[in-house]
Amino acid sequence: MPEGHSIHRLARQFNDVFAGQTVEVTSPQGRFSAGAQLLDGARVGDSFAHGKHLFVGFDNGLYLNVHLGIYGAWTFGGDEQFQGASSIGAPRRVGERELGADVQPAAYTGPPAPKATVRARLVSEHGWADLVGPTVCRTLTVDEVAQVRAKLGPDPLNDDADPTAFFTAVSKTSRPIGVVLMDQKVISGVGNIFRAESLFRQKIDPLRPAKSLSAEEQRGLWEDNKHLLKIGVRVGRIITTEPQDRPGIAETEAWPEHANYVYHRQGQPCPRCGSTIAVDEIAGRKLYWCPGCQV
DNA sequence: GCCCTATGTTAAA
DNA sequence: TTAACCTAGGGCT
Repeated sequence: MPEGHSIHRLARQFNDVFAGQTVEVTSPQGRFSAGAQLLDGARVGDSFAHGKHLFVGFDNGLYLNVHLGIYGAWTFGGDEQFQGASSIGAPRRVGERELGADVQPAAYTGPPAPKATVRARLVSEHGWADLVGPTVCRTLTVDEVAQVRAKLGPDPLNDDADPTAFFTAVSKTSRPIGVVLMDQKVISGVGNIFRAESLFRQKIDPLRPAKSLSAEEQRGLWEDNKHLLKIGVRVGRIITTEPQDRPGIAETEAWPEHANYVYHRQGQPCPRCGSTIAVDEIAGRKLYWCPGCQV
């Protein structure tokens, strides 16, 4: 469920709390035991995200590569260094924030007993991280990391991303732009919410063939997804409404009914034109849009 | 308890 | 296009 912004926040969290630290790596659930053994006792290096893939470097040359899929989530705990994010990943409650406001216990005395579903656990001197429910959890060599990244489209959150690759891919296909935006080989990090919201904000019908988009529309989608993803990184939630569309409500305080224009708002009136927000299932995912604004 | 849902991806048919 | 995979919360009975 997390879209790209969550993974970039995770990379930052790993850099903040684990970089330079020697870690014990285990797999309480058992399904990552072999990989955990390869990383156990190594020192954590640089971590980064490419789209929805997280890469955590270790000083033995290996990387931990995690993709959360729909259900995956990381939970953190530890001493004062670990204050900040308590949980990043699949939201389990409406209005949940990635940034934990919870105050950690004053004295850190070690990690709690792991739940049986914990695929991977990292423990340093200062704290711990538990991973549950990932689609991907594996170790990769440097070359393998490059191979994985080569198959991914540019990530608007990465400074070295080349939007030209996105524009070219969009120009070449007659698949609906609403489907193409979800294709991680075309653009990385955009998920179901950013797709729906960016298409609404740019007033583009999701079913239009991608190749029918003008250069201006292509550019608009790239820039708006970058803009929205950056807000997501900053506040730890997906907020896509402009301030004037949620009067008096700060982006960090916006509840779901004020946070998005069309996502999960089917049957409600469009805040811009009053048309009824529509939903349909396309390529196995729910697609939300405003039939009045998006043409 | 049981059913539904979810910010995702891959493989098989 | 469908199924499979992975997990937990909420609403219901």
